[in-house]
Amino acid sequence: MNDRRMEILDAAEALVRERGAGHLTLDAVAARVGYSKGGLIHRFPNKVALIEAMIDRVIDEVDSEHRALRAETDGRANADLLAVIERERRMPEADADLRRGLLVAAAEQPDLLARPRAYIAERFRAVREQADDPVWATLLLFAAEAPGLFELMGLYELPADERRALFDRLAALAAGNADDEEAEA
Amino acid sequence: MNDRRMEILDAAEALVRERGAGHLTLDAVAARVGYSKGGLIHRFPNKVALIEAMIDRVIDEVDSEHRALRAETDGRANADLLAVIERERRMPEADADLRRGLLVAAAEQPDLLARPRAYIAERFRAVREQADDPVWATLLLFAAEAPGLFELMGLYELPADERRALFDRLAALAAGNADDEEAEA
DNA sequence: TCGGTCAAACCGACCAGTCGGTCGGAATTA
DNA sequence: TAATTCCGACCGACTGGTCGGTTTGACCGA
Repeated sequence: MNDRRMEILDAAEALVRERGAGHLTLDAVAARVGYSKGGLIHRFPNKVALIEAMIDRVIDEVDSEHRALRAETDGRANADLLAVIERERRMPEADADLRRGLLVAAAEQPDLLARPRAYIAERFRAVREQADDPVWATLLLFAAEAPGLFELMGLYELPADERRALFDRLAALAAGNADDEEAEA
Repeated sequence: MNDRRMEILDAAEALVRERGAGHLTLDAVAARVGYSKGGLIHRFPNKVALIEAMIDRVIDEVDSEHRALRAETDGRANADLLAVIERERRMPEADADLRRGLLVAAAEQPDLLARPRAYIAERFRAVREQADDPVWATLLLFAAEAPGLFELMGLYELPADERRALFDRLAALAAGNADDEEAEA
């Protein structure tokens, strides 16, 4: 039952990863998972439902990663920001392929972005709420998110060493002293 | 001659803006510009050529905006970074719609992203090269780019006042003191 | 001024392929 | 035996691209 659905989602993810969102067709998914199209439709009534399920699964995974990291930073100042930075630092490129595909697929059906949008808004809200200096926290948050976004769109990839240096700096800034970095300003 | 091509590009842009990249079909463009499909193909041999031309035009426009701002910051430290920040601060949302559409269209044909990718890489390289502290400059650069990227993907929109506050801070940090903000670290 | 010529510009019916979704029925399971 | 699961041929809509033909207008010789 749910196993079957998971198999289908696995196949769909693999397709998006390997061939891009444009090749995510019901026939291709069915062929890959060893189903017929009819069988596929039996589990997901239509393509939108399939994409929704894929997005839900990705978000659930991201969320659980975040919670795990968040548990480690609990109690410290800017706990959420630190967790976000750490998660972005570790994000494997393979995931970027998948997420890009999903976003491309979702871009045609903007309502599919509702869940990711809500998730991101909530995350950002929490970061700002925790911060002594919300503007500074937002700045660090955005700086931490940007590399992943650029990779997501296939527009830019920071060299590995500079990437590391950037996240080291971000982590230090977010950890040590949340609101006096630009005291000279 | 070129006027006609521009008319066609205008129509294609309007379509992407209003209805999304998924509705960018040759028939739709032809109908909008008052051409037949044959006449359209006479100007752009195929759809990829059309999208390429659209991307080229957008990049040219972005580049000229950047050059104009860059002229104002010339001579100052981190001149390119300051210009980027200022351009991002002013970017109208209308442009985001178009660029998102183009990116979605291009995502299916990754080679179409070659020009934007090269342009971005060059811009970032310049910013880092100018900086006394490249990591810090990269951090500010990414923080400045992220809001536009989130809008581009339709994933998040910073409230106007916080957006303003963020860019004010960014401009101040990039201008005043390029490498001692985190002296305490 | 006028008729003719030719290339560029443009037309639109048509083709071939793709894709989401349907449906009647077969197989499997409880 | 009844319900669930699955099959796969088929349909209809859409789209990128083709192609034979028509229109337009600049140029030319008489």
